[in-house]
Amino acid sequence: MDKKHGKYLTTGEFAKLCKVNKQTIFYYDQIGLLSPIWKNEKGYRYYSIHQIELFFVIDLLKELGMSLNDIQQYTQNKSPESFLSLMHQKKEEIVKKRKEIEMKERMIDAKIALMEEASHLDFQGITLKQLPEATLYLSKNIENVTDEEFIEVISDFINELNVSHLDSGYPIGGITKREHVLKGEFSNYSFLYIEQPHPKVGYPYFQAVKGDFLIGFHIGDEKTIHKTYKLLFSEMERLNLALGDYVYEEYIYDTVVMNHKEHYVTKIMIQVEIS
Amino acid sequence: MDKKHGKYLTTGEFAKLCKVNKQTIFYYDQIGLLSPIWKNEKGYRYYSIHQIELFFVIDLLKELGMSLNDIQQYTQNKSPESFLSLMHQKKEEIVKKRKEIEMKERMIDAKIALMEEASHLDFQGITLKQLPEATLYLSKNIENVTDEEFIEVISDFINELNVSHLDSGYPIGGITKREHVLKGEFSNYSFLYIEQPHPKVGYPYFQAVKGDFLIGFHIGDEKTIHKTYKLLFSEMERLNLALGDYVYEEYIYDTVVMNHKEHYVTKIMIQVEIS
DNA sequence: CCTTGACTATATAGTTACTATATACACTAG
DNA sequence: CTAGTGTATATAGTAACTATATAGTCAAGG
Repeated sequence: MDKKHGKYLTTGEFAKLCKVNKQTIFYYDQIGLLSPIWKNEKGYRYYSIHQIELFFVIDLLKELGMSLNDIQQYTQNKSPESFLSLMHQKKEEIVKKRKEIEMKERMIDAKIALMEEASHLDFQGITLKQLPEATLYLSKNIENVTDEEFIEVISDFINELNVSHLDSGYPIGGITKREHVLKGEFSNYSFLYIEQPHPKVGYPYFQAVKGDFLIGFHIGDEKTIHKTYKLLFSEMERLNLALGDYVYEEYIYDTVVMNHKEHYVTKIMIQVEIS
Repeated sequence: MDKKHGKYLTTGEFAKLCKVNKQTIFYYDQIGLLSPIWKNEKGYRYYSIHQIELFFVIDLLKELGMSLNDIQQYTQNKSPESFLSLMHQKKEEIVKKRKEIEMKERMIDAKIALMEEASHLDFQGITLKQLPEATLYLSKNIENVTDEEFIEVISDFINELNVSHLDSGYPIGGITKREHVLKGEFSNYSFLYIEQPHPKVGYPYFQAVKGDFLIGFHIGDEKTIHKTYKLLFSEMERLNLALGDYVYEEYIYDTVVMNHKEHYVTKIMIQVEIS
């Protein structure tokens, strides 16, 4: 810039331009990460407007989890070549980061949808509904697995949701087979599942659900869920319904929105056959 | 989950599932942010798999800059209603964050493109080129402004780039008018500009550039740029070219990729008329 | 039954990247 | 010439981990 203009910026001006605390700029000078282009005899710092480019790069690298120390390691020995390879590497990282943010945005959307839906529900009522087709992402079978295997399956499931960006933000539910329900083993899940409102092709373990369901809600600790099942069974009898192949359970209100277990709400969807 | 299964997760297992250090889980319990569902008589912590949902929400809020203290404030008094309004608020924030990430991704792309282009350039050569139409986003005029006004214009310019997501990652250049160049006032910019490879409609200060340019490179401190201008002028004379309306200057290699001013490279594009 | 190794726990200290505070000097406008 | 705003350094504090030291727990193998 021309000399007649304020070619240089003071610490305060530079900080404002960078949208950070003035102390941060002092700190960066102190650790030698970003020092002013010159200091006058009084010790006043003066930055060139071009230095904001360097600040932007530092800010970018910081965003991608690089420590100030590592950033300095780079800036100590910079060159067009090393900068190019750094940018190539960071391109991959920022794509990953963007996908994570996108997933979290979807999670927020799903939570909003779920909460708004839930606010219109009558947890006391029992309803018979024909559910439309829905795609579920299923875990491996967890019927006859040891404790360690069980944990591994869950870990794998959640990991898979993460790396394949399948986590839709919808709650993780459990599927119980007819045979277990008949034995009174409620919530003895054979699979875990997560709903996929926008299914992706090419992933295994998907299953479309469709059919008639008797839907009720259990309020409180899962330990007392048999009481709600009893109610649902008597309703099934009254309506002349036969138990179908699977029962689906989903948390509506859980530890995320309620302080006490007594207020948790579980949605129970019993697949039925109308006779 | 069924009792026969490892219904509860130990701290290590839970930490692994959350992909964080075990110490972090201890810490969250310590500050009362996320405590295990029960502790045995030996003090061993046991987490329910449902608690991972809460961890995910904490992680989300943390990502959006909420302090653990503020998060705790919420979790202390959670309800479906407060959660819903929190999610509505955070939706706005994550959209903003996503746009920031997208902008930074574009910045990386631009830096990669620039560095790769630069690596094929001959900084010694002077070339006459017809440049295609390009859209530039211009700052306000900075010809006759005071120091404070100058800084304000730059701040406004950079701010505008940020809030309107116009920062393409391309370097900020300067435009000098013919009349100033003739007076030997090189780099006495009238405007700052940034190239917009994917121009958005509806923003002011855009100007399309097109025409014949004599392009040369200055290596070193801008203080000695007059020497390069001299060379360029003699080349203009040799080629029978008349000075056009504007001269554009852009940094190719600057403080971001070079340690010393002597290695900075400035691209000088002189608009010319072929006679 | 004992030992080994992998886990669990607490307590405490250290780290990173700020952020705030206290004190003093500098510059500018009225 | 003084008030107000800016600059500087030095130092202490903070948030959110992170590492280390020490000790108790537990299950499997010899």
